Amino acid sequence: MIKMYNYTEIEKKWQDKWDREKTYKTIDNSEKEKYYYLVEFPYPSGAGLHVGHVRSYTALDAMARKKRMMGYNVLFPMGWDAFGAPAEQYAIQNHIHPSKAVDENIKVFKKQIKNLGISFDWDREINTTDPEYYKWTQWQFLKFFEHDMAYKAKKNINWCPKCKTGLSNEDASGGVCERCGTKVVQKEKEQWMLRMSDYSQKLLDGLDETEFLDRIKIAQRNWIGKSNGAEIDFGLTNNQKLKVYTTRPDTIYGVTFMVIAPEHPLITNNKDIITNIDELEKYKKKAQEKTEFERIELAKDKTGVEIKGIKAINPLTKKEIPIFISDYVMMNYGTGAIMAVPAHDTRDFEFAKKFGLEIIQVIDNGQEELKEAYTGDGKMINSGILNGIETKTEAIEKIINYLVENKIGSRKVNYKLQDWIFSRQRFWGEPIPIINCPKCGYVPVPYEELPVKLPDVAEYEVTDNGESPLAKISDWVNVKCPKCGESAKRETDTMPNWAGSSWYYLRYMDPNNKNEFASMENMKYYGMVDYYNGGMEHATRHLLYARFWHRFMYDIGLLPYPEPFKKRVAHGMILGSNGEKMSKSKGNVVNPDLMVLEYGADALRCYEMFIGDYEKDASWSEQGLNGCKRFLDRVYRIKDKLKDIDEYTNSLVIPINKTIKKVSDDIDNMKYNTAISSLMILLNMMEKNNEITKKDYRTFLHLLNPICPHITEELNEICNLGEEFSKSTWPSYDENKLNEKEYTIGVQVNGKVRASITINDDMSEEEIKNIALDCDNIKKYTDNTTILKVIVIKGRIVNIVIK
RNA sequence: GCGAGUGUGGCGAAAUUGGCAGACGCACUAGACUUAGGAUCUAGCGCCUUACGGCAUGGGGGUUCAAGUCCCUUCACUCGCACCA
Repeated sequence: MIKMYNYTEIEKKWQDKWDREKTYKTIDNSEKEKYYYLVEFPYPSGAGLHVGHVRSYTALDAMARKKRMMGYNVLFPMGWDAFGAPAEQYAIQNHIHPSKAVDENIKVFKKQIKNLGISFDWDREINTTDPEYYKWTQWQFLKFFEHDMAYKAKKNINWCPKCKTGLSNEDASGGVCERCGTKVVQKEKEQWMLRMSDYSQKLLDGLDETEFLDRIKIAQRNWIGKSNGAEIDFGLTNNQKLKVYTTRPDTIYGVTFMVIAPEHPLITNNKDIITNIDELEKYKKKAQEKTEFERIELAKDKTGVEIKGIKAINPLTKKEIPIFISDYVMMNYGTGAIMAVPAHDTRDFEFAKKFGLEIIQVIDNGQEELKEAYTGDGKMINSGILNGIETKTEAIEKIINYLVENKIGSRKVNYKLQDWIFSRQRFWGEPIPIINCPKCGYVPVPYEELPVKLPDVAEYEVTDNGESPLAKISDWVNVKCPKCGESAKRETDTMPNWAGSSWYYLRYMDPNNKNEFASMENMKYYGMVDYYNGGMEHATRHLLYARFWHRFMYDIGLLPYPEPFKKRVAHGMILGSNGEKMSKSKGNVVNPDLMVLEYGADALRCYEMFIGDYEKDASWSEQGLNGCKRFLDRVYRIKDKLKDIDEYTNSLVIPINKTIKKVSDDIDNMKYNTAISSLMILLNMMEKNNEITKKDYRTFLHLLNPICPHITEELNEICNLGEEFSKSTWPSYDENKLNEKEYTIGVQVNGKVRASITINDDMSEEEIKNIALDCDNIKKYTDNTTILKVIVIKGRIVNIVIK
């Protein structure tokens, strides 16, 4: 019978030991240098852990384990981001408090993660729905409020008719509700907002202080969407002004009409002189009802209505031009109004064609008539003071100076980033700690009264008028105003899901602090998160919110450094074996518990690290997992060849040194697949020998330990090889023992490999050349030809060029 | 449309950054051991060819003694953003 190792018993034994001895507990403010690994904390869903979680947790676990062995004080914590719609949905259906479902799910998740042997410091576990935690989320909200960074505004907001709640732009991207996929409509509502747009430039600049992956930085920059341009005042025939924003003030002589957003106040302000107000109102109403899908469809076909009774005046040409409303101009960007330059803007061109408007070319592209908008560079024509200028930047500079001098306009930077809609009309979120007093207005709940706890109620359904379920709980809602003592009402909106996750990495530094969200001392010691791993889906939203939150708190002196995360990496998804995203409906979900049961945690960890490029998606393959299991079986079996010698086997000195270097570098660079492959190669070599030494084996196991911690600790113990890996120092390699003295290289003739030769490290290029030319295989090709050149690259290749 | 990325055997992938393409693993084939294991061992395994050899990194071109890697061009797919003025 072939021996296989009893992974179930072994893994349990070590996990219990680590738990009992708190092997991975991080000591605050230790003498050692700190290193902070953070992996996004999960939403503890009822579905349990996903094999995708296993991938990222294992990856960071391997790095953390290695880093500890390298002498760092590693902070590697875990917690639960447990506010959210699913728990609430579950509560609505089953009439139990969401916290109950959350507690159950957390238990399952925690057990599952422990079964994987991830070296989290469980003494730092946090839960965003714990009042002791959200007390501080509320506390921080009050700081925003105190500094006028939180305000309530009547806003046209994204509204999900199914969830009956307001959504931030980020949550409603694509025009559908992030949670349920329902089409989002616009609704005017009073909402709490955070002034995130004030931080646009800081959030942009801060990226330079980070080492995020380029694609993540780019995603953030796009989202912030900075553009340089100018604001220009156009005169109106009623002597008022219309302010527009443009990035191309140089094309101002080509303006032949104006377009404003359907909601632009110009219309309501001039009701009496506009003659077609009904038509305009009708268009506005229709535009608001449009779904995102229709808007994209109709983008090809511009619509709009001309405003009758009022015209604009081009401040440079003094020409009167028509004003239109159209939904391709949006109220929430720039000034809600544009100057249309059909000759040089694609959208304006389409609009002009549709409505038969004049097109004046002001940038020469060598063509008589334009078939489409010309957006390239060229010499200015038909442009008064700009005529003859060759470059865009020069023209823009000149015109802006002119506008400023004549007080018609100004330089202006715009950002796409909007303020953060911070209200949700849901039960299962942090209550916004504000009291609405008829006399005093919005009054913050006094700090000492925090947390404002969620009440126990029976009904979690949103009310039909779109109020949070909290609004129905009168003894919770009705309070005395902390300021004047009169009757007042609590705010019933709750915070969005992103609130608790905007600062959780700080709480890990000091999770049990009763007096502060985290002490300054601890925050100074732990500093920035060194390595932050999470999904690409959070590259804009969560990351931007957390950075904003952090920078604000830094600005008001609550934090010791301005950026929260140094490095941000993103894992690829684990797809089903059919290459599609795992989902219940497709029946391709893999349950990690079953895999642990059948193959063991170490095999599962090993496989998920071996599966391919960490940042790329990968399809699940149980056969691949079995391959890793076989590898571990061989690792276990080879102990029978062990001899009590405390030196490396001679023939293995160089391979082992090389492997130490390879595995060390690869783990640091998240190249686990090649780390494992080099260990497999080393194992194959050890298997070919009749015996292996204790030192061979110990080093091999040590290198495998970060990825497969249980089996390696077990073998180390039963073979009596040395102290526990978790307490020992990471192996080092000898720089002089990385390369064989003798090795073979290829010999090419005209770039084609024709022979290989064994050469010695000490040989000169001349010697190598002679050996190469002396090969029988090579002579075959070189005889009766002229040798033009022989290229010798030491340690690589010889190439003989013949004619 | 704009931005980012990917393309290498039957499959997942390697390739010290311009130097022997396909390491390692999966699957497969043959054999050994055994008789029922989802086991283990040994050998083979890019394509064409009996062979010598030729052809191969999405396609086409280029630079170079030498290209998966650099340049130009083209195709395909994936992911972001999307009427942002």
